[in-house]
Amino acid sequence: MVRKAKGESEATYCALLDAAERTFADKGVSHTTLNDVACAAGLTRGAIYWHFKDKSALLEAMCDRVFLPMQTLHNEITATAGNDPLAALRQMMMHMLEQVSRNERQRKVFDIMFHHCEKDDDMAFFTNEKSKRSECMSKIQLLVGEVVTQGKLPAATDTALVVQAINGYLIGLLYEWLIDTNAYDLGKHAGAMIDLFLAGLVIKP
Amino acid sequence: MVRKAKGESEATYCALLDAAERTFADKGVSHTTLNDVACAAGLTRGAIYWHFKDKSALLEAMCDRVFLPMQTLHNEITATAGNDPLAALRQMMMHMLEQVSRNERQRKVFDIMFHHCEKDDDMAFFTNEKSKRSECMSKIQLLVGEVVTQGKLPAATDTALVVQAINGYLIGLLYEWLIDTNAYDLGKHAGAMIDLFLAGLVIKP
DNA sequence: TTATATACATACATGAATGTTTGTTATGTG
DNA sequence: CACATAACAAACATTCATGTATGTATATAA
Repeated sequence: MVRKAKGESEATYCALLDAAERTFADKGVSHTTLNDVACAAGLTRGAIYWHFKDKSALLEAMCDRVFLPMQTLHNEITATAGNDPLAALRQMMMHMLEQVSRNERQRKVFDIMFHHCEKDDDMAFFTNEKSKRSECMSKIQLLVGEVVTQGKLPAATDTALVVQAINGYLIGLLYEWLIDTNAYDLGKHAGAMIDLFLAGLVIKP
Repeated sequence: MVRKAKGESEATYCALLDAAERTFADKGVSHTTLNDVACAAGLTRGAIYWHFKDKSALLEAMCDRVFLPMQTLHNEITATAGNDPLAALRQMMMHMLEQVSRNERQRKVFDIMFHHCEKDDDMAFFTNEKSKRSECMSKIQLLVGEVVTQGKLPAATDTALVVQAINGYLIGLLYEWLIDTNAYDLGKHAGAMIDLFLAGLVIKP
């Protein structure tokens, strides 16, 4: 029962990625055997080695499936920011929190990246992700700069630091929420968490 | 040349922890052999198995060496908050950022926890850490509650959410900064990053 | 001074994951 | 209707980390 029909192989490719998500999230990347993944997909290691070079390539493909679409959508938002950069900024932040909290696939992959993998040399594609990320952050910095221009932020604002703050806040919220998704309803309070940050925590005198 | 004098064994114990910090931070926890750690300390695996049950116990001891003192110091700060809970809150946040950015040991261990280990079943002590952390967060929530009482935060403030925000912000800043410690000078801008958050990002109308 | 436990080093056995090779089968193609 | 190849499965050999067992020297207690 091998040599499936035309589209069949693509289906098993996806099945392997699905199985990888489940197994990696459950046992951690380095503690999961390729046999574990294959069994979770109802296949054998032969199938994995046919579609992927090794475990690292499997992980990369699994990440690409959720990060690349997310990347393009972020680009669309920044491109269509128009005359309200602050709204675009808020929209981006909302999108991050809501996607991860509502979409199971995104949640699992983020959970794997945060808590169930190690960013080491054999994971070479992390360097690639790093450059993508810094590219994204410089786009956000442009947005923040426009907000300053509009006078909604002090003229002396260090936009680079603000970007680090925004990024850190989002990453930290997701990182912590994924440790215990029952701690609070992130999907419900995403807007509140963002406004808490954007509007400022302490009442100004 | 075995059976060192009285204090000698304690010295090798520390040397093993030091070696573990370096090796784990460099190669990742699961990709480092106990032999790697032993060699980095100029010893053999026999020394490790004498002092620790296994790799997990070694990691736990390594974490305890930096987390337990940090824990007690946080307790002291909250205990002596007095009549200015907001200042105590700020002090705690500053302490987190400054310690990790300036102290090499703290930085390495945080880096290991964030980027070079997997929180899985064999790391049983993470569950322990989790309870410690939630205990710490409820103390912070009390602080925030006092700030609300003083009228420095809106009476309708959801203190639980604010605590999640504070915690997420700190964790995210450290998580991201440790990816590239050259991105900006965290030790220098720690105060600015915290005030950015506490005082609010956007100018109120 | 001798005995014993300490603080390791060394040697060994085991299991397990990996990469590769070979085998199998159905599916399009000519 | 061969037949070459895609899409896997199954078997194999190798490496490698772990845990344990044993060896050993020395400090300390008696």
